[in-house]
Amino acid sequence: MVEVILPDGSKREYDEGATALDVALSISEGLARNVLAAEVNGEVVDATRPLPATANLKLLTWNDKDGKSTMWHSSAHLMAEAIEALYPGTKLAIGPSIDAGFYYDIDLGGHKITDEDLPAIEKKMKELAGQKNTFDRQEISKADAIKYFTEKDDEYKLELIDGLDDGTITFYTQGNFTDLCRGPHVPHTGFIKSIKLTSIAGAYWRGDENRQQLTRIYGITFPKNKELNEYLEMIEEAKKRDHRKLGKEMGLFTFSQKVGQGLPLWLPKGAALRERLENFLKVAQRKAGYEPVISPHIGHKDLYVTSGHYAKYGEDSFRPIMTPHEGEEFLLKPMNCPHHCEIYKATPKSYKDLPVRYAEFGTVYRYEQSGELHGLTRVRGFTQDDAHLFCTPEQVKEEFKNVIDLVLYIFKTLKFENFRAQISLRDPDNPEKYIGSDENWEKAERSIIEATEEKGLDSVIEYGEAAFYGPKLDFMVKDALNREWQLGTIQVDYNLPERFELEYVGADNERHRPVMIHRAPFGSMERFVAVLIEHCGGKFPLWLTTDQIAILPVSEKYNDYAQKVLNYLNNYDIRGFVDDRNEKVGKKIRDNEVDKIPFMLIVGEKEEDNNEVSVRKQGDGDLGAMSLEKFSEFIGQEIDKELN
RNA sequence: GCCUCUGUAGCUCAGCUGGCUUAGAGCAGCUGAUUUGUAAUCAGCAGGUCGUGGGUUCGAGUCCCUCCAGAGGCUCCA
Repeated sequence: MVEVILPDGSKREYDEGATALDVALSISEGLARNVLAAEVNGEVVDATRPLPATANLKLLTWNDKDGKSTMWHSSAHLMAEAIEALYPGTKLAIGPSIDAGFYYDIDLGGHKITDEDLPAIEKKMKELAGQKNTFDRQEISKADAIKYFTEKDDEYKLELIDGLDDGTITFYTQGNFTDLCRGPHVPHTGFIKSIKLTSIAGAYWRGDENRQQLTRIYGITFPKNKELNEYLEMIEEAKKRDHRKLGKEMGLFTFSQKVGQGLPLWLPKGAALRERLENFLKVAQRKAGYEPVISPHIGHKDLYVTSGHYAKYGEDSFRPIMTPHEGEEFLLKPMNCPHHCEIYKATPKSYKDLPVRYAEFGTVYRYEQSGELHGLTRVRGFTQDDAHLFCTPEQVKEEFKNVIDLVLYIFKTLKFENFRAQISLRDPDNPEKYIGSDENWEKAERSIIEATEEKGLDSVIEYGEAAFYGPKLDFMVKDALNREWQLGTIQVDYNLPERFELEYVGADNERHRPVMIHRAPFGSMERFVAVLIEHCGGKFPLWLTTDQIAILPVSEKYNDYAQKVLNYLNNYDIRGFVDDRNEKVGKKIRDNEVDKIPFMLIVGEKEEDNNEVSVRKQGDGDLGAMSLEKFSEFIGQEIDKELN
């Protein structure tokens, strides 16, 4: 007998050899049709596997994350089967499910494949799906597995098998296609109803750019066509929020081939927006005890030799700038911290001075591979909202916590609710990748973990993601297309104080080494603005947006009154302009609506006579007439709401 | 950097398999008319050596190659 315990705690008994699918069938036929996989005692397995004597069972459907990934993994196999049928001799590497869909990395030999070939593969997949072939699991010995793929002459699978232990290897077969696979899979290919192959890309075998480049085909599948259509619509919607598109439309920034790729040019409206963001942070930093400093855009090569960056990144940086006669080498600054270390050293420090907090919106230049550049999120010249805190080892945790507060304050004000905090620690298996003593690393890692815990911040720990000089805490936010970007970052550094021989005199009258904390709540202004644009779809908060109001005289007879209204509101720090174009009101409304102006104030005879404005709010339409006093009070309240 | 794709006026796009025109349209711009009441008033004008450089051809925006830039990935990210 098999005892099955369902998630609601109810118990059921089945005959020996019963499967999850049998359980589903005993509940309802409809459920059985939707079961993609099963979670048995915490492990995701095929719904067609016999259950153990006691099974805590959860039936997985499309509504479960693991159900979806099982479906997509099976889809990858289905695609592989189609490709093998269409392109005999294709070698297969790996084909996993991903966040949204799946891919398979393949080696087509000399054959080339393009977007135009995808419909044919889709068609073949649909044909094979229609055959409702079951996915059959087979345990196989390592020797037999090697034999099978040696005959197929597939060196990729052989390399994968090489890393597996005998006795743990399984094959899955559907139709005429067999693949090395851990599973699980959906019961049969007929579960895959709606198929879309989305793109082709190059991908290196095992992610190593020195190895074979494979062809990666991405796709996504759904149990119903309706869901595929919804997905495609969602992608279309997301594209409308893309900061590259909105940035161009709204006149925020641009790129020029002449200036150079990856070097953004901020247009007046974008610059105004950015300046407001910077001022917002400057105010918060002043309150938090930061002192502004300023450093130049280049620095002597020796500065970076001392910091260690030259040894690590020198080859992958912009080439040095030479003085014409002396041949001295200067580098475009790739980071601000070495300069700030020298600022620290400018005067002797006592423990009573610490912590010192140097802040600078510092523009840095990094050579990024051309294929990596992306709108404002990945550029070659960008401005960090940088600051470096120098403190005693005892102060690290407290300072770290204060920085977390600052980051959270910014995220809250800008309504970034869906962020992820990631603690990046050393890779314990590759200690040689890092500089600095074990003891310091341990101290730093402990401080970060404790500070994060004490702030009650929900975070994940990633090993091997630390910077080479210290562990860090990053705040990650997703863009419109669900790609994740790092915004805020806080990093502990025991290394630079050592290299720059930074000191302070302690209460014991001895010299001590301070600890340094690098931090940037926005990360970079460029990336932050990009993510902000996508986050709010170009409709910036009132306090931040460049033009809060547009005043629309109904005819040029009222231009003077409109100007009066603008002057009045300017006195209350309300920003905007008079739309005195020779156009009808309807046209002006439409244009300003398209430009995402939060408030339009329509003025004509009635308004002028009563010293009023007719208010139209973006998205909400006509709010009726208000006196000037009332409107300025109203908009002031709206702004206060946003900032508190 | 690598793989695949893309590149026509400021913007969005037409231009079929190379040949009738001096490469078209809408929006934006300029000029004029209109003096306008809650999402597009009308008319006219101007604007492009079709990303760049080569090649094939009697003839190329259209075919081929180089380079540049952009997109989606891979790798990387102090």
